[in-house]
Amino acid sequence: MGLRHALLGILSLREMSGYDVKNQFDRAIHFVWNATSSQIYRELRRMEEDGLITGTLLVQDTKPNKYIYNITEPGRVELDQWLGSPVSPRFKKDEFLLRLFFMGRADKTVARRILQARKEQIEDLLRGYEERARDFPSSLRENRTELLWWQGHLLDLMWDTLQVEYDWVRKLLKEC
Amino acid sequence: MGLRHALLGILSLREMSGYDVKNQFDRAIHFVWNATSSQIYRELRRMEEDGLITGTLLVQDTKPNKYIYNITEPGRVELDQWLGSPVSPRFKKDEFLLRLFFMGRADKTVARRILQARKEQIEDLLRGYEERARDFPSSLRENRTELLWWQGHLLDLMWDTLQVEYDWVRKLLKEC
DNA sequence: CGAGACATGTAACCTGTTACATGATTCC
DNA sequence: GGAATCATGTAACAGGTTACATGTCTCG
Repeated sequence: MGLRHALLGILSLREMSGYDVKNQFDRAIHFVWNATSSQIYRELRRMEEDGLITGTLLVQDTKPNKYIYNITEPGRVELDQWLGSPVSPRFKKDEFLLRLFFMGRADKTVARRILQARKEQIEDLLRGYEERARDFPSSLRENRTELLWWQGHLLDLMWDTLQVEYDWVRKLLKEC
Repeated sequence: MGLRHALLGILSLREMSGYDVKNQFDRAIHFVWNATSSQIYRELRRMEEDGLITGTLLVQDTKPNKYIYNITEPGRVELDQWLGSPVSPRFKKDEFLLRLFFMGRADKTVARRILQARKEQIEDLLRGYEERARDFPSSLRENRTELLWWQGHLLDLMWDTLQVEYDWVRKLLKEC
């Protein structure tokens, strides 16, 4: 249950509407998890049913009303339990690598086009990380320093991993 | 449509039953894609309906009968078209990193336990890659050399990526 | 005789994607 | 007036997981 726990994690920082949650995903968490609005609204309703969160309608006259969710005590318990539970090692699914697995069928111009596209994609992603690293401490101000510590290291790992793939793609582009 | 194209790729190597396909996934492709048996059988039936593959019953007296699938010409066309099509950049979902994102909530013993477990998991995975690299050329003998070339480089990338994560985990274990 | 590989599936459910619908307010 | 942002959703479908069911043959 990845999404549910991601939502608990976000709502443990502060109360939020479904819309706010979606923004948090897009801005801060997107490089480890994300979800569409419809999925988020659906899951929040289920979590309220299950008593992990409570919702209250906030009437606003200047903006549209929102439905604000708060994490409950059972929600916090569930979150902390999940944090300490073993990570089940699911296999990977990577569309790009799957293509390369069978790329021997295609001719070189096709292969080069795919690699080139991936190279540019990685450049975009690296730029995104740079940006994120720049305004990093200000972005989720509610975070306690321990959260920031972990998130900073996480960003380092993502960066290094992408760099490895970037070098690899460039090497292949030269070789083929 | 990741699974469908993975299946086409596998069946382009040689004809196979659903059971054989599952074994190919588990043995050779699992580090870029995988699926459960029920998913595979379901998708193969749909692909036959769509004319991408044809199935014939092979009656065996020594073993249970099997239903053998062959890729069709439209199937090959679909496969080659997919190989050259742009890869849509889906966001990542990584349960381990998601846990770390909120790990600041937990105390150090919990964090260390999670990191330690991941370290051991990576050691397992690295051993798996070593094994795979060892019997690599013999494992999918039907492969043409171009396929082997790509798959070898793929393995290199997976290896390097895991190594980066491994070093990172060990560094964190020292620091926290 | 029992364990394990061979071989194929069904049912129920959960997760994720896409397209669409609605309506307010704010800023140019 | 029109686009962008705020805010919430529904419907339909595709993809993925888990548990279970069924029956064979082979090997020790």
